[in-house]
Amino acid sequence: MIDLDDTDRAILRAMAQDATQSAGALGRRIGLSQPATWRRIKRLEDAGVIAGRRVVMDREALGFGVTVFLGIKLATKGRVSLEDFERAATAIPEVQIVQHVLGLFDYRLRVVARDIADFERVLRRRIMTLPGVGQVEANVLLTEERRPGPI
Amino acid sequence: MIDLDDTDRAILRAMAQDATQSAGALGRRIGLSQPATWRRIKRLEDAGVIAGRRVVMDREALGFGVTVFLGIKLATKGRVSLEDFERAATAIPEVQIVQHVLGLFDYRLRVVARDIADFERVLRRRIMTLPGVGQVEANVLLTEERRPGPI
DNA sequence: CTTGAAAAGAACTGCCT
DNA sequence: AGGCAGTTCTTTTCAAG
Repeated sequence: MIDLDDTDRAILRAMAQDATQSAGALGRRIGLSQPATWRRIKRLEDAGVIAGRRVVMDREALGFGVTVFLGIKLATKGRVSLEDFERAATAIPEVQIVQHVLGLFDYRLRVVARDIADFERVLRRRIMTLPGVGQVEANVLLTEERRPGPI
Repeated sequence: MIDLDDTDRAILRAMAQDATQSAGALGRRIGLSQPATWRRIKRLEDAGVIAGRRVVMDREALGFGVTVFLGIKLATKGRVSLEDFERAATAIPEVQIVQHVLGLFDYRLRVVARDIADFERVLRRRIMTLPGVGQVEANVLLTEERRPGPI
């Protein structure tokens, strides 16, 4: 774990809004020169604080209008069945995120589909046939708001 | 909605893995020249398929080792209370994502905290005092795997 | 679509305060 | 730590096949 000063935090906050910005543009916003800003970004990357950059794709524009969150409780859970379940779940193309969690459920999946009919197909053919699935609970996404979070 | 050919899909898949790659590098991977690749990326951006680029921050490296998903059922839900809830929830620094969903719960929140003690503070002081909260269910994140999803 | 090239900008380096 | 100046590389745009 690295310790950051306020300047590092300002850089991270600015990057959280738009990761397209150049070191020079970021520096101008926080009152720092281009090389100084660049060196700080590099340091944050080397320290692993900045783990990478990801494209944000609009699933609606791609024709996937339905996003569903599934809470899954396994019927059988040894070490092997957890690995089997994860391997099978990550192999489903419609599954975007597989989260191993502690609580009422064992796994949480983020699933996208073209429409509700398409989702039902995925649910019946792909999800319900996963190794070890027990109880399944679903929540359909209406709107989503992302925030930078604490830095 | 735009229709994509296999080349567009190949570009999106490559970018989903690593958004740092230049148009030239992407082109080499899929057998296309730098200008041709660049034009396609530009087209995908203009069409809104590529909605932006986001930095991936390692919350562990930042000292936030605990991520919890909360399912929240509202006690009172008129149009006003939904807006009140959303406004208040997005104002909490520890809340990364606010999802309005349909199903057993009304909202799902992704919350990060330094440790379990810190999470309890957020839960008691911030979450339980949100306007209209009824039932709250929690799942602690153990591991998370992201996949490109269908393109 | 391609190749080639030019102009602009961003990334990176070394040196100095 | 920060700034300045310079070099190198990539991006971006163009022309021509």
